[in-house]
Amino acid sequence: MNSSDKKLIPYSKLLDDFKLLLRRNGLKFTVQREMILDVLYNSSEHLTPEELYELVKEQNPNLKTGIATVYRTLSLLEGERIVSSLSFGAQGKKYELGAKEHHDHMICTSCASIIEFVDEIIERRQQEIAKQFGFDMRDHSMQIYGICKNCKEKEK
Amino acid sequence: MNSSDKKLIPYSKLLDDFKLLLRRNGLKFTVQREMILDVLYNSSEHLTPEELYELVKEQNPNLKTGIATVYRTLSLLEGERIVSSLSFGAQGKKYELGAKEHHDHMICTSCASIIEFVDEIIERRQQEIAKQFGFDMRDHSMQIYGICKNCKEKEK
DNA sequence: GTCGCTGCAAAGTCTTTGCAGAGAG
DNA sequence: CTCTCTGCAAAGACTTTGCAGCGAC
Repeated sequence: MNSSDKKLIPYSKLLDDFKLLLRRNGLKFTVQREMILDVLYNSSEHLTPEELYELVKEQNPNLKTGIATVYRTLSLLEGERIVSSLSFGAQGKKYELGAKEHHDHMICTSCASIIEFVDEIIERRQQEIAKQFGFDMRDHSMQIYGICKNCKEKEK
Repeated sequence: MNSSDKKLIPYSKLLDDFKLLLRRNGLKFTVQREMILDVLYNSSEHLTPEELYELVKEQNPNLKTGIATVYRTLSLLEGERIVSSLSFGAQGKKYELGAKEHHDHMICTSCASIIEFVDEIIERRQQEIAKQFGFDMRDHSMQIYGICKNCKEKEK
């Protein structure tokens, strides 16, 4: 599993942050919410709500879980910037924990696979452009859309 | 309308290419297909299928047009690389002609103003990165979020 | 004339919502 | 106890598909 090489914070810290956030907003800490956070933390992939739902059920077969709760929790987490979402090709979104190192995305519009990358030249250039416009850059996102190697080969 | 300053090829050329392509594939050139291409050509925006459908109806109220045809035509055009699609936030896709100049966005989170820009260094670098991964880049989008010059000055 | 195209409506997907009971605080 | 959450099923939003008639070639 190569999921651990992207972790910036330990799970316990993430969990504490989440609990604090819930308390501050008069929301409740439930098993379902913990499971969803857990699965997100332990996955190196970008997950669709459906995939996340399956993983949660798999990891805890005793707990009844509805997909509606997954959607509701993702919505909550995204609003709090704990996860971020990407839209890809056909339909739907994929989610990932925001607590990872910054990276950009290359998205295959054919198979919806996602390649993460960071490029220093681009990162630096963005800063320069922002500066040029007197713009105070706080964040950015970049997606490259196209056809990945695998799909290109399949097409032939 | 500032849509015209982005055109890379004249409409007549685009239309001829489209007709040729149809003929080559044993497909037919219909009024609906022409209308859709026309609206796409004359819009500087990324359009949702729904928006495109509305514009087509508006521009040609006499012609009966179904949204299914819009979807089918977009699918065809995308398959032939004449239009490209982008998935945005919420849901659904937006389409635009591939024959336009590309630009990125700098978005002020304070006043929501948008600055468009193109940077050759970044554009080139993206191509290189895609190539590195054996990825066939079709499109990309980049957003820089932050505080624009005006808002920064106001804050003081 | 043939065979692809179109509009319509029905059927699919994916996501959200209403509700009554369960459970966290 | 109170008030939020949850699962379920129903409702929505967005796309695709089947079909019979229409129209490009």
